[in-house]
Amino acid sequence: MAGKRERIAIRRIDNLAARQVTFSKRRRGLFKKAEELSILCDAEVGLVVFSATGKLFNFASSRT
Amino acid sequence: MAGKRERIAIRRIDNLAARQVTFSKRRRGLFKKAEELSILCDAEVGLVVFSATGKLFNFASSRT
DNA sequence: CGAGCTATGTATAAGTA
DNA sequence: TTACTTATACATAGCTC
Repeated sequence: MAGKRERIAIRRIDNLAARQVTFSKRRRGLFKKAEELSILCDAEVGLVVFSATGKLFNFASSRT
Repeated sequence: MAGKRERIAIRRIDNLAARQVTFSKRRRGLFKKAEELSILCDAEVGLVVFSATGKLFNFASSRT
């Protein structure tokens, strides 16, 4: 019923809806990886993302 | 000879050598994902990482 | 430290609802 | 859209050089 994943080319996704869905999914994945890297490797990580519509998302590791 | 991968917990890797190797591998993966997100979704992304030893790595999307 | 290798874990492209 | 499902692409832990 689902799951026919194909490889995709790394270039701007034309379809707006698809692009937004992909943005949400990959953004979460990216932030998760960023946090994992900081924890696993005791590194400091700062990440800032602006969506195409200007919405801000950010992460910063902190050892206070 | 190789490939007996186990799942790992997300907490600081104690062994220094292992931590550094993981840092190198995951850092590359993270930067790759960051670039892909910026391209695929037309987003602006800024990423800065300091290794535990203070080495800097950074990426910034640019539509200039 | 970096460069393969490979088994596995994980992320995610498409579909469905 | 927003969530959930699932097949599959991709990332990567553990080794070996």
